[in-house]
Amino acid sequence: MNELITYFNQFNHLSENAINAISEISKPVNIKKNQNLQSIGHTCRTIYFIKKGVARIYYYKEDIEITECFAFENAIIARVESLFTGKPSRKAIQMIEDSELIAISSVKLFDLYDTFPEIERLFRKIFESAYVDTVNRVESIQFHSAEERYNALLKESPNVLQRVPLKYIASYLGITQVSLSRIRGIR
Amino acid sequence: MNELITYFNQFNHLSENAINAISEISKPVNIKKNQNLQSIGHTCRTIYFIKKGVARIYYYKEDIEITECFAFENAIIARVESLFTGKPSRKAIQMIEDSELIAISSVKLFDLYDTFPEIERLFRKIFESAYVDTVNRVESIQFHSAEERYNALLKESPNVLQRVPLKYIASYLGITQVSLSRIRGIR
DNA sequence: AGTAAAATTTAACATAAGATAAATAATCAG
DNA sequence: CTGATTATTTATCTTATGTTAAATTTTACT
Repeated sequence: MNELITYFNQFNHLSENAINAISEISKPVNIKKNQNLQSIGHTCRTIYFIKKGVARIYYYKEDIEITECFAFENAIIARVESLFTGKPSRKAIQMIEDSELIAISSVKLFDLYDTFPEIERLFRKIFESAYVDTVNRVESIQFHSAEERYNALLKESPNVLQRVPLKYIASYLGITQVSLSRIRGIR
Repeated sequence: MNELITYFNQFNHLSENAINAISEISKPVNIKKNQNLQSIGHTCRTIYFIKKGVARIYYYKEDIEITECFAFENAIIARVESLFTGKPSRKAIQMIEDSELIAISSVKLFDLYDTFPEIERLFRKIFESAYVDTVNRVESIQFHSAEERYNALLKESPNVLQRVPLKYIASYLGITQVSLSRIRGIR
């Protein structure tokens, strides 16, 4: 749990009681490379913290697979459009490497919000931050060329190339594998 | 304040005390057509509720003006990437019609969170919902053609064409005015 | 190690959208 | 109401990215 507590402290400091309460609704999960952590069609009821490994959220548009985002160590991952609406998700979460995660039951977590306003505050801040990232992503996708986006991704996550197949990166950037290969070929 | 309370109740019911506390930090604002409500370079410290009118958030990419989003009646608008980070915003908010708004001081609002967990919860839910909208917007921009996005916008906000100049709609869709005109010309 | 499968690149051609400029239509100020 | 300004459309040409297919490289499995 240490990594998780360090992660939490970036957003909001928790009392020992609050930490214990979260510990009780969390459990370790290990997943092999390429396995799905959560599958399409199920409602998201778990928030994951990545201790080790790389995750991606993906979905299908007319049988073409599209990667929505990646997440690396010391980050949280969840399909928020399902988590916050209670509707089944059209998306899946897959681990790209052998991974170690901490699974936090979102149902139990949301119950804790009543007893621990500090926990509600913590997750409010975590998701506010994720919201800001998503607003910035809109800007990035909408108004930068594919090449600019590729370079921005490399700058932001320099090791993404070593850890993530290019086919996933291509759809994350909103282009085809062929286009990405062409962009990479230029230099 | 009635419209605002109705809006709040969609997310979280508030006690009378909480409503009064929010009333005290809110004030009406009237803005003429085409005036900026908030300008580029300032840190966002106000959350607006639109009673009447249409707003857009816009910014510049290399002296080309880009519309990030629109907001209509009975919605909240704020430059969240500044609101949640405390950094100056590169974006402005402009009212596209003569408008009536309620301005809520975000600094005072965030102070209220300590006294009224129900207010913190309310805004947590409001911004979670906005976050989900933004996640869906990423999907819309990234994996639908300009024409699909135009049709989706019309379906979602059928009166947008009557109220918003096409040049704003074009950059919102991530295309040029010329392209939009071409798409519209097809039918 | 050797083979099959998967990932990536390359090539050739097609298409959607960008850029620029000019024409037309709509709006606004006096 | 009229001229000036702004918004929108149309036209032409250019370019980035898509599509399909094949070639090559890498990875995974026995």
